Amino acid sequence: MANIQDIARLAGVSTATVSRVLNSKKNVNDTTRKRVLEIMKQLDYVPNANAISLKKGETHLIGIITIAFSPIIVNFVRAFTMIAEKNGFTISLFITNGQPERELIALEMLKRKQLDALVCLIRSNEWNVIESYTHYGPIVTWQRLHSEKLPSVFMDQFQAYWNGLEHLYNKGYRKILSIYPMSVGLNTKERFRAHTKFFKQYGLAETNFPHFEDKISVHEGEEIAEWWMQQQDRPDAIFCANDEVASGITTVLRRSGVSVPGDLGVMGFDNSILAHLLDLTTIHYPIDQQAENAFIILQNQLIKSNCNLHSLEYQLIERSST
Amino acid sequence: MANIQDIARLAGVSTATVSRVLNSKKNVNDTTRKRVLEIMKQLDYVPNANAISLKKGETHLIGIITIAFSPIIVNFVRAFTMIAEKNGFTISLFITNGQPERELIALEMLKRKQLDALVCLIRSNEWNVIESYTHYGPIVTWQRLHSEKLPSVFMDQFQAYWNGLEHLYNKGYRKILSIYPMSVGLNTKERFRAHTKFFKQYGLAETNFPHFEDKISVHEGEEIAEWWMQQQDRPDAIFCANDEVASGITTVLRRSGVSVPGDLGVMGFDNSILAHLLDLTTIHYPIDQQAENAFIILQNQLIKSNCNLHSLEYQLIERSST
DNA sequence: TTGTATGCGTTATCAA
DNA sequence: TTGATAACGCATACAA
Repeated sequence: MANIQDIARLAGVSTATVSRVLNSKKNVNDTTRKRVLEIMKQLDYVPNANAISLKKGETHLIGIITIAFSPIIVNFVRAFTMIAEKNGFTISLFITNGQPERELIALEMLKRKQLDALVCLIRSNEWNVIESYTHYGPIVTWQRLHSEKLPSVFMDQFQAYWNGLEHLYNKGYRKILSIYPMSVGLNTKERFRAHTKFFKQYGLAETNFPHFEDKISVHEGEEIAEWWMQQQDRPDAIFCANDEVASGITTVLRRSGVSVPGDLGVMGFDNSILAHLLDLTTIHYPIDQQAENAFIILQNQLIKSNCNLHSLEYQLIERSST
Repeated sequence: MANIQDIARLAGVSTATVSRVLNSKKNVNDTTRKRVLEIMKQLDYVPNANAISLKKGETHLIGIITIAFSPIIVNFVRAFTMIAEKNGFTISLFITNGQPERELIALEMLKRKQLDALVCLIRSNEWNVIESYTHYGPIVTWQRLHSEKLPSVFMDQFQAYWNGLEHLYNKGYRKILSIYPMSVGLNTKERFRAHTKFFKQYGLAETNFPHFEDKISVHEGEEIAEWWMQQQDRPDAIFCANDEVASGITTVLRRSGVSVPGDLGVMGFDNSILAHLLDLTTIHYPIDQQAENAFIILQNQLIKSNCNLHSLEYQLIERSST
């Protein structure tokens, strides 16, 4: 495989000149440039990316860390990949499955300069661990966090959740059950806070239902539907952790002849393709723009630019499940 | 940022020794090793991955090319990422959106040695273009292809499609409409061949329905449902390109009071989460094992090993849509 | 067990 | 407009 020296030798110039041609600098004679390019073509010359990375200290590679692949995550990854590619970056994917050591692989790659930056969608290590790696390169998160070092494209879910509850209330539901996502997440905390405050403010009776947490899959939704059918004292509405759970609940119940929204109101979160398919009321948020913001933040740090971020807003999508 | 020379100087040894410690070679004195490690810790030494890649000519990075993110692709990516990580590789994702130039980014990275290998799930360039890059590193494909240079984990869909048609036939359906995926793909060719041969062999009357091709999304399924409802002379069963299309059709029809499978039999393909949710009859194939095979093939070429592949089999999953 | 020296393929500084 | 040469950070063949 030919390198820059081979080219230089055959073209009768120095490696410096070849390098100039390679990087399309203007200070090189036109005929020289042509000769060099000619030789390059003859030898099927290919620049070695690793040598360039070593020299320049950048790889144009950004890592994305996630715990798993839900539809909403897929959307984020898609949007982020698009804008990253448009700006000359490629992305590398790390699915941690919740194992801290897998996340450390990504963090270490940042440290070792194999990655220019990192997006942490759903973390597996403690925040302070992740934060300590910002020393080696910019990291942006999707989860909520107040940190100088770790910027976030998080959207506070309190108000959105409150609006969802209000919607259910206005539809006449009074025995509302909330299903929460990951217990470690701050989203869960905010939703719980909204739920509690809402119940107090609207004078709703406290329910005796179990506390559902860490429920995020279709399958878990299906189990909750089974649970619901076995109860005497049932919720009349369920505000789900996400659309997957809502989908699981809705399909099992409808299949059993239970009317959604008649017997039970079901509300999702995320506005994924599942909510569209099953016609579920849900909460939409601009994931594409969050992804773009994530990239812009990293880009700003990487090249010390200062582009503006998109502003973000929730939106309640009313469909037939409530 | 400290490098190997700083360590060497402070530890009073040569860079060679430091390198030996770094790579845990045994031929180094225990006390020397300890001293070196101590210094490393003091300076928070981090090996530079790019230097290593340059020196060794490998990055332990494998690219995955896809045109988009369907559930089945997500499954492949997930499975592949898992086994790759287990073997010390990380993966980099390229979503081409069907644009050949985006695919070329990945191929060029292979050429430039930033990628050790490539998995091409759904191509955007002509096969001969992709094939020409096998010169620079191993590439494995998911789509069907007979090539010495481009191994494939493809499963011939003729028999599977035939079985699906037989299932519909046995259920009493006679006016079967086939919806095909990408027109450029060989899967479409094989399915079409199965469909044609099946109709002839079972003496089924040729239908006058339009030819549906390139239909792969939920939304396109929804449109087909609208089309179906407007027809006088209708198919009594639809064999869909994938579960997304089947989902779109089924939900729109059921919402309009059409009975699936009573008025129309619907059959999916892929056995994705959507088929599970909507209880669709579909064709299952072992995507996880295909992913593992893809990795094993690459690994075999990369380190000249010779691991055996999983054997692969289709399976018809009967559910309530037929 | 350790050290010396060289190469991996570029970029960039400086001088010419 | 060009060239010589020193980095970039590490691995390794060879000598000691």
